[in-house]
Amino acid sequence: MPYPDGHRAATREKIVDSARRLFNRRGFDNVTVKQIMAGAGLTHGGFYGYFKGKSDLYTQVLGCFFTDPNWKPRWKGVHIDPEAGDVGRQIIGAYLSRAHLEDVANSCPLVALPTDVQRNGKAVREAFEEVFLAMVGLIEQNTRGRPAARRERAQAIAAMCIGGLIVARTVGTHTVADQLRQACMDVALGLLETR
Amino acid sequence: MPYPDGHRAATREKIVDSARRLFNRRGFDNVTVKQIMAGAGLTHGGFYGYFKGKSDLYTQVLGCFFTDPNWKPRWKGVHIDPEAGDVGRQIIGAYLSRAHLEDVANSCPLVALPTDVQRNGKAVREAFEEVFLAMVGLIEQNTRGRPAARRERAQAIAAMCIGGLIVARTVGTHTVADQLRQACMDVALGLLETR
DNA sequence: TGTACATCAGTGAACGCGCGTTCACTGATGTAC
DNA sequence: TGTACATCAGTGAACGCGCGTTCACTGATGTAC
Repeated sequence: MPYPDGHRAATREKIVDSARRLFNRRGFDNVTVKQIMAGAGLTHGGFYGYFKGKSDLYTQVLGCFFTDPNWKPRWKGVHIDPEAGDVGRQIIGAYLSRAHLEDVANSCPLVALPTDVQRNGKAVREAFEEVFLAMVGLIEQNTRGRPAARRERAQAIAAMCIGGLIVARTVGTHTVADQLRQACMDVALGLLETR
Repeated sequence: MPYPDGHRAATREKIVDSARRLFNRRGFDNVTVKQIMAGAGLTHGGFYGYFKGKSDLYTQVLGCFFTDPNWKPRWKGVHIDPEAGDVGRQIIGAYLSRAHLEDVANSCPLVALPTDVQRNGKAVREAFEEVFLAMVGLIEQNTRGRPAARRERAQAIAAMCIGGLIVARTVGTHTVADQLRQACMDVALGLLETR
C-alpha cells in the first residue's frame, strides 16, 4: 500500500476546492481541466484518476454552504455563530456584506453559480435546491408569526439576499452596488421583525 | 444602391434577436456564431459584415426591457399597461409569473444573464445597470412613504423579484419553484403597500 | 419594356487554436527481507 | 539498518473536435440606358 492513508482523499479535496474557487469566479465553461489541476498543484492528466469527467465536479462544488452544520464563511471580518439565537440576522448581514460581494472565489454558490447550474442536469439542480432550502430553514428560525407566514417570509428574504448580491456584483457602478446591498439589508432585517 | 433601404438594419435586428433568444437560454459562451446566424436564417460568414466579433453582441442583447418606454412582455397571458396607475404591482405579477419562469428565450436579461454579464467588460455591465435602474424607477412610482424609504423599498423589491425568479428557475423541483414565486409575490406586494 | 451592369449582402471552405480526454510512462512511496 | 521490489499517484505528448474568424467568391438586387 504505497502512499499514506488519506492521501487520495486529501488530493481529491484539493481538486474540488480548486474547482470551486475557479468556477465561482468564471463559471463552469470558462474554466479548463488544466487550470483546475494547476490550482491543486497537479497536471491535467491525473484528473481522470479521480473523476469521470469535468462535469462530475459540478455537483461536488455546491456543498458546504448552509448544508454543513459546521460551516462558517471564509471572508474577512465576517463571522456566523450558529449557537447564538439570531442566525437569520447574522446570515443577512454576512450575505450582503462587502466582503462577500468582493470575495467571489469563496462565494456562496447560490449567488455565483445559479445560471451555470440552470443550464445543467437534474443532479446539479437538486444539489442547488438542497443548499437553498437549508438557507431558508436557517432564516426561518428567526422569523415571527404563524408557521406558513414564517416560511413565506424566510423564502422571500433568501431570494432578496441572493438577488441583491447577484445584481450588486453585476452592476457597473460601486455606489449603485453599495446602495442596493444596504437597501436589501434594511428591508430584509425589517421583514425578520414582521409578525 | 442595391437592396432596398432598411434591409441592412432589418437583418441586423434579426441577428440581435436570434442572439438574445439563444443567449437567454444558454448563456454567452455556449452559443456559437453559427447558431446565432442560423437563427436569423443566415450562414456564419456574414456575421462579420455586421459586427466586429461575437462579444459585440453582449451589450446589444440587454436593451428593450424597462429602458424602452413602449416595451411590453412577450410571454403568454401577461400584460403590462404603463398608463394604469399600478405599474409596480403589474411588474411584480408579470415578473414572477409562471409564464416568465418558463419562457426563458424571451426572459428579462436581469434574470437570464447576470453571471454572464458579470464575467465581461465594463460596457456590458453598465448596460445591465441601466436596465436594473429603469426597473427600480418604475417600481418606485408605486411605493409609499418618504422618498428615501420609497427608493430603498423599490430596490429591495426588484432584488427580490430577480433573485426569486433566478432561484425558481434553477431549483430541481417544481413545487419548490412555485412556492418560492408565490412567497416573493406576496411579500413584494406587501412591501409595495408599506409606508 | 427589356437588358447589361455595378454593387454589395450573403456564402462556405479553410485557418489556427485551445479544449476535454486518453494512455503509455515515470518515479515516489511503504513493505518485505 | 540497508536494499530490492511492487504499487499506483501523477506526468505530459498526442488525439479528435468544434470554436471564432478570415477571405475569395457568388448571386440577388436596383439603376441606367
